[in-house]
Amino acid sequence: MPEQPRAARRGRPPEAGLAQRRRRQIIESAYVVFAERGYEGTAISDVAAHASIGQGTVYRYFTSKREILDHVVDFGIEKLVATIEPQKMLQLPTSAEDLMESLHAAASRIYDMVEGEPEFIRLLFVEASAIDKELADRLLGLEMFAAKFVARELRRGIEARWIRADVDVDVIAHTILTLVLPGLMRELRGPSNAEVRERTVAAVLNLMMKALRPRSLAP
Amino acid sequence: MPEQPRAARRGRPPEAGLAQRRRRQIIESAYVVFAERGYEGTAISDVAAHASIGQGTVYRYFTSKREILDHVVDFGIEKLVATIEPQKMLQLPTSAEDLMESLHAAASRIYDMVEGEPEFIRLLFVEASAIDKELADRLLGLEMFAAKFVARELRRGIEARWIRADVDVDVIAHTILTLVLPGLMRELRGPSNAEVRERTVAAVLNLMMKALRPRSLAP
Amino acid sequence: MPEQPRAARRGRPPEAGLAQRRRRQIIESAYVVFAERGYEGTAISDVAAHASIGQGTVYRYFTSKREILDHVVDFGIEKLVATIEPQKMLQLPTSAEDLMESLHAAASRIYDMVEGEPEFIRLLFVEASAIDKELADRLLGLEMFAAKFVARELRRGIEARWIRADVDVDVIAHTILTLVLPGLMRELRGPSNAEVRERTVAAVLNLMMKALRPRSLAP
Amino acid sequence: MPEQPRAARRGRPPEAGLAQRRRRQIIESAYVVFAERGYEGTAISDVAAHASIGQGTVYRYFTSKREILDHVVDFGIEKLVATIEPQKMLQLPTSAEDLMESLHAAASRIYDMVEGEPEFIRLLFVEASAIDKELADRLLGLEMFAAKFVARELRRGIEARWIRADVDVDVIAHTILTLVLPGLMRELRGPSNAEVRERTVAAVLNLMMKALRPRSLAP
DNA sequence: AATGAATGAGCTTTCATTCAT
DNA sequence: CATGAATGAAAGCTCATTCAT
Repeated sequence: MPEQPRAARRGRPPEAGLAQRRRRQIIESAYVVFAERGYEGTAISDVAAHASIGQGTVYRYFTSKREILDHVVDFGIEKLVATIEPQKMLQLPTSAEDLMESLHAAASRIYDMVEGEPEFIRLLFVEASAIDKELADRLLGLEMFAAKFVARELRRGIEARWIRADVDVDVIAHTILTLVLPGLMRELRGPSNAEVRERTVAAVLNLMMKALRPRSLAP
Repeated sequence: MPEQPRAARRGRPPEAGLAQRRRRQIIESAYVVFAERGYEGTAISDVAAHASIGQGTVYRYFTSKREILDHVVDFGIEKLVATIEPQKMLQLPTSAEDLMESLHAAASRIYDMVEGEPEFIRLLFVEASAIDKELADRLLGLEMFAAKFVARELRRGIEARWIRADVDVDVIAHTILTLVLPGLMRELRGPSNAEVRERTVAAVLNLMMKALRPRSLAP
Repeated sequence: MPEQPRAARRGRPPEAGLAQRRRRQIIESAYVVFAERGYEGTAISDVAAHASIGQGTVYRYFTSKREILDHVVDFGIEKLVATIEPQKMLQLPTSAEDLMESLHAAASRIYDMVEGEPEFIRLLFVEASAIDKELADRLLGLEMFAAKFVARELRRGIEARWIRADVDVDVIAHTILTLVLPGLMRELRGPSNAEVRERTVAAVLNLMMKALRPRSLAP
Repeated sequence: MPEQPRAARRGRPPEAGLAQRRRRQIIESAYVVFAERGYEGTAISDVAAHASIGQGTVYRYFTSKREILDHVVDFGIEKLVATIEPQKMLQLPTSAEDLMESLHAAASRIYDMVEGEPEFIRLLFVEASAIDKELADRLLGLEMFAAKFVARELRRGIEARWIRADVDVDVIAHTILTLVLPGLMRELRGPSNAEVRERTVAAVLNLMMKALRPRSLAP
């Protein structure tokens, strides 16, 4: 059935998807300038200028500056999740080495991203959290989700005997996720150093291996 | 002590330390209201009101709102350092157990403080960091200083053979310091739970022990 | 006089009255939303939405929001005049009773309308007048026109001796027209009360009768 | 007792009454510019400029533009009441002539004021009423209060037999108060005319006399 | 002819900072 | 020294109007 406009469709046809594109355009611009100058330090006019549109236009697509931040955070989370490529982790690890390798790969990808966009973490974890608790909670929620995932792997590892039985999986899952943080922080400070970075990841994962593997499996 | 009238002010200058006291008073008030409402959400008049002084007076002791934040951060760092009571750590540990005990005690003190002033971490690490990089760097500097301290202990431990020789002390020192973070984050979310908290600290330190102790010493 | 189409437009000219109909449609929508939310409180987009047309279309038929108000006022005046049904008054009264009866009937019709559309008076006399003097003057002009009409009747009444000779007809004509006002005002305040309303009209007209009729005719 | 400041009163003494003066100053400026350009047509900066103060200062004394309007209305009502000099009416009338004389005097004073400040009525009754019902109600309340006052006089007149017994005092009280309106309206249109004005008041009051006096007292 | 996307002027309101007293 | 009154720059947001399609 060809597009049969009902009742003499008059006037300029509303370009489908335009709203989606404009929203995206604004969110991306906001992402950039928020990261650069911070949320409070950014005026809507800055966002509009960066997107090369009028300030008024911004308000055609978002009802408030705050709403834009919400979407910027979602955008950031999407980006973060995409970076980690969780689907790559779906091949269940069958040994501590496997698990560590997965984590190593994920950590590397995160480092790569942060290297490319050093303001990313700042915007997402610092800036957004400073605005209000709801946003901070959203990020914590993300961490909790990931921790549950890791905890499940750990439990499987215990059952399969490639992880010590006395490990408090819930606590350690959170801990593992936090282990990249000190490296990330250092990354944020300035030009990163590939060697230091590799050493950091290696040392931390090595430590985890030592701690998690049952003695019987130790070399 | 009679109140020395102005005009023909002879003798001892009135209260050399008054300026210091005023500054302190303002910083403490700012600390409270910044923690409560955030830096951007706080007006200078709020600070002045909390300190029971006029707004103008604030500007006799600080040149800008921003400068006050600097001092609030310093104040917070002092508090944090005092909480950790580093002098208690000066008795050098002579075993992994010793070191872990020290860290356990420090972690407990930090948890206690956060429990008492949950907005503390938020102000120091989130709010302040969001304002500008220089403040974030100051906090990172604190961490680096502490990490150096821990690294030295680790190195001593290796020499004394109660820590494995293949530990990358610089990296692990940072890592150790970060290990309390996930617990702290959870703490910030709501009413803390003594049992969960103890379990977290125990699990993490246990993990460290396992990882750091040479095999020969393991039970 | 045929309408000469520019650019060889042959065949039936497309809807000569369409413009008229569109204008009418817009004015009626504007009348409704202006009455509901006030002139300043109404956006052109509200008018367009109520008329189920695009905002741009509004500007094909009117050059400005202000111009629409002009027409809304005219529309309101028309409605008011139609309500009063002046043609019914063309049967010249031949006694004070006649005149009063006419006025009574007119007053009743006005009350009925206000009861049905309580925002009517507000829009016409309050809202519009607040915008600019020219609009207020237009309403005053209406009143003056009506007053002239009433004055003529009064003069006829004096000649025919059913009205006192010493009545200042010009002044009293205006006065008569204003006499319904206090009732109308009360009507605007809330749910009207048929009994109060009837009493009001009766009292006022009774008073007029007493005042206008020559003593010789008084019972 | 000389001013004994408690506890070393320091700093510039807060000038007593300044707030009152500033508020008054702002209200009077607002009264002028609101009357001139209307409430919606006036920006706070206009009010501030007219009062020769900064915009920010306005907000030290009022929390919103709307609050200013409230006070302007109160100011207008005060002015109106002061104009009518109700205390002059406290000598109870003892005849219809007395009452009419009182009303005549009051009407004259109102006309005088309107002549001096033609925008007065517009601001108070048109502009303010257009903003919201609460303000309109405040004005209606004023009228109701005055009407009660007049009604009481009328009732006394009936008892004293200088007013007909069959007068519906409540209705007529409202009516009397409205009788000046048409004159006022005309007054608003342009340069007033003393002769027309006198004639208007005379005619209306004469009519009232005729209508209210019992036949037995008529000449 | 009709549309709705785009725009920027202009609004109210906040607040860091200055300064007369 | 201390004060709080004064200020104006700057922010978020609205909407009458324009114009490409």
